[in-house]
Amino acid sequence: MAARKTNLTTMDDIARLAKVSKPTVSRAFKDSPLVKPATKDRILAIARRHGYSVNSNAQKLRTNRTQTVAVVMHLPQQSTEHGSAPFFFQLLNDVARGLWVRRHDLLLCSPESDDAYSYEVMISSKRADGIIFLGQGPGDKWLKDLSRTSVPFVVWGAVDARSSYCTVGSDNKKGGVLAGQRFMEMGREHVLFVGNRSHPEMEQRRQGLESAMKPASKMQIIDLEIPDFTFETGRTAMTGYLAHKHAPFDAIFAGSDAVAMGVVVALLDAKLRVPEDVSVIGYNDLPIAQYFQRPLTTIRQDTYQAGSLLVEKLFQIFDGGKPPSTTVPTEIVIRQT
Amino acid sequence: MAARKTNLTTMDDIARLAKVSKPTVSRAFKDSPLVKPATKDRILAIARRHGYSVNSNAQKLRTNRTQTVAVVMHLPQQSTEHGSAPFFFQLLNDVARGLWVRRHDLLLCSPESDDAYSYEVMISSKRADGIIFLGQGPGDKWLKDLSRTSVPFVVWGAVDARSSYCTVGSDNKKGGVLAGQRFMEMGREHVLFVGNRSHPEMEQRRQGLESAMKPASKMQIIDLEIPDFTFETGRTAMTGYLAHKHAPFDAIFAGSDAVAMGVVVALLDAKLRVPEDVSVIGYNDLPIAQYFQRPLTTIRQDTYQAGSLLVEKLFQIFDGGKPPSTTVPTEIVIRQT
DNA sequence: TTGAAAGCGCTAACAG
DNA sequence: CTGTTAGCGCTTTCAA
Repeated sequence: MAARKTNLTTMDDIARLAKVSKPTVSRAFKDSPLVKPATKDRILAIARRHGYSVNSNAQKLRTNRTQTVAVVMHLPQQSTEHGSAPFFFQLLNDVARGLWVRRHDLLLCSPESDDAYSYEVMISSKRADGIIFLGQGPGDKWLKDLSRTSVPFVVWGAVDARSSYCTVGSDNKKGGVLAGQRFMEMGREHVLFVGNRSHPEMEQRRQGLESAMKPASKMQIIDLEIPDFTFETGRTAMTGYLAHKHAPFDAIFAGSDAVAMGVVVALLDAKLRVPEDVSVIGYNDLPIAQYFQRPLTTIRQDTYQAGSLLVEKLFQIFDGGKPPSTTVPTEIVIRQT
Repeated sequence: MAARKTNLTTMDDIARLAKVSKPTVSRAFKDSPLVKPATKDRILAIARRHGYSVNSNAQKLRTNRTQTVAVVMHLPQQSTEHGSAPFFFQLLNDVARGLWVRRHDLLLCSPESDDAYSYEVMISSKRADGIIFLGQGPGDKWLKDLSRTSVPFVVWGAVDARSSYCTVGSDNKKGGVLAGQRFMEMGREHVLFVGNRSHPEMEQRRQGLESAMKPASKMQIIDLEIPDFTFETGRTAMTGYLAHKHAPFDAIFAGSDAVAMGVVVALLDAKLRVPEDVSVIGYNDLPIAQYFQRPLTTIRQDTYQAGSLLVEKLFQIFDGGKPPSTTVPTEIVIRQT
C-alpha cells in the first residue's frame, strides 16, 4: 500500500497520524523548543510525506500578523517613460533581499491613488503589516496624511529632518556638492542645472551644487527646468536651449543619468565637444551609464544599503519605535564626461 | 460627540452599529444584489466612518482562495550581473498590470531553490493561488516535476510544443529568421552567433538564423559560446575572439542587447567599423539600445502582450483548463548597426 | 431581503 | 514536554 501523496489539509490530520495533539504539531512547525526532537522529526516527516504545510491564512488570522510588507512602486507605463526605472528596480531588488532576510513576504503594488485612505485599508484589512514606498511623487501631502494614522510605513525619497514620517534617501545635498567640487576642480564657471526645483530631491541637489560653488565667486548656476527625467526630455530641453537662449555654459548637472544622456546627445548633435566644451554629470549611476557613448560621470547612490535601511526602519516601527530619517551616502563616479 | 475614528475590527461591530446582522454586512461588502441598496449604503458609510475593512485573512481562510498570484523572478545580485534585468522588469511590470486588472495581488518572490517542493508549499500553504515564473533558468527539470503536481503555474521562457507545462515566450525562431534575413539583405556572409546553444531560447534563435540563411548557400554561422548574457561577457568574449581566432566574419547576432553592446565596444576598440565592417543585431530592444553609441538594431518582444497572456493563461488553469503554450510576436527594429 | 448557526485551520492560554 | 479548550473574523448554508 504505497503512501500516496494525498495532500492532507489540516493540522488535525497530521496530529492524528503522528498520534499527538494539534498544538504539538503547531509547535513542531514553528520549531519550538517545547517539543521533543524525536517527536518533532516524526511530525515533520509525516507532514512532508503527505504534502502538508501550515495554512498561512489561518495562521495570519489567528496571530493577527501577516509577515508581509507591501512595496508601493510607480511602475512605468512604457519603458521609456520613466527615466529612473532601472534605479527603482535595483532598489526593489535590494528591498526584496532585506525582507527575505527577515522572512517576510513582499506584496508588490502600484499606487492606487495618491490618497492615504487606500493604504489605510491595506493595513486594516490585514493584507500587510506595513508599507515601503519607493518614491514619494511630486507632492507628499498624502504621506503627511498617512503619518497621522497608525499605518506603519517608510519612504524612499527626499530626506527632510522636519518630516513627520521616516524617510530614507540619497544624500542629495552631498551629491550636489560633489558635482560642484568636480566642476570647480575642472575650472568650469557656468553650470547649467537641468532639473526641476519643485521636486524636493532635485532642489536638495541644486542646493549642494550652489554651496560647493560659493567659494568660487565667478561660478554661477543657470536653471533649465524640465517636467520629468527621461532621456527624451533631456534631449529636447537641451536642443531647445541651444537653439534659443545663449547664456554661455561649460558644465551641466543633470537630474538623472537618463537626462544626462539625452543632454549629451543633444550637445554632440550641436557639434559641441564633451567634455572639452561642456562637462556633464548625471545622477544614479545606472548600469548603462558606463557604456554610454561618453562613459558618464555620475553620482552613485548605495541602493544595497538603502534597501536594508528601509526594511530595518520599518521593523523598528513595528516594534513601536520612531526611527529617524536617514541619508544614504553618495559618491561621485568619475568617467569621461 | 464627535464620531472618533476608532478603527473597529470586526464585522460584528459594524453589524451592531448598522442594526443588521453580520451576514448582511458581508453581503454589503461584496456588493451582493441580495441586500437592499439603502441598507448597503448605510453599512458602507458606517464602515468607512469607522475605518473598518474586511479582514482579508479571515476571508481567505473561509473562502479558501487568496486572490493572490506569486511571481517568481531571478533578481540580479548586482546591477551588472544579469544583462536582461531591464527586460524582466518590464515584463514584471506588464504582469502586474494584468493581475491588477483581475483584482489579484502580486506576491514577489525570488527563487528559493530550483526545486519543485518549495513551490508546492507556496500553494498548499495558501499563500497564493498560482505562480508565474519569469524565466525558466538553465534546466527545466524542476518545472517538469512541478507540472506533475496540482500547482497552477505558467512560465515565461522558451516555447516548446511538447512541453508538459504552459509557456509563453518570444517567437525566438522568428527572431532568428528576421536577423538572418536582414543579414542576407545586407549581403553579409559570415555570421558570428554569440550565444549559448544549451539555453533553449538561444538555440531556437540560432535555428531561425540558420533557416533564414539556407537559401544563400554562401552564408555560414560561426558559434561563439558564452556562459551568460551580460555586457562584460559580450565584450570579453569578443575581445578574446579577435585576439586569437581568425575565422572572418561580417555580421554578429548576439544573445541579448547587453551582449550586443559589449560586442560593439570590443569591435570599436579593435578599430573595426560598425556597421561598415561588421553588422550587429541584438535581442530584447532594451530602452538603452536606442541610445547606445551605435543605436542598436535589435529584435523586439512584445512584453505588454506577454504579460497579459501569462495572466490570462494562469486564470484558464484556475478554471480547470489546460491552455496551450503560445508565442509572442517578435519584430526587428532596424537602427544603425 | 435578512438572520441564526456552524465551522474554515490555526495558536494562545492554561493545565497537567 | 504534551493536551484541552476557546476563539481569531469571516462566509455559507439554511431557515424565515
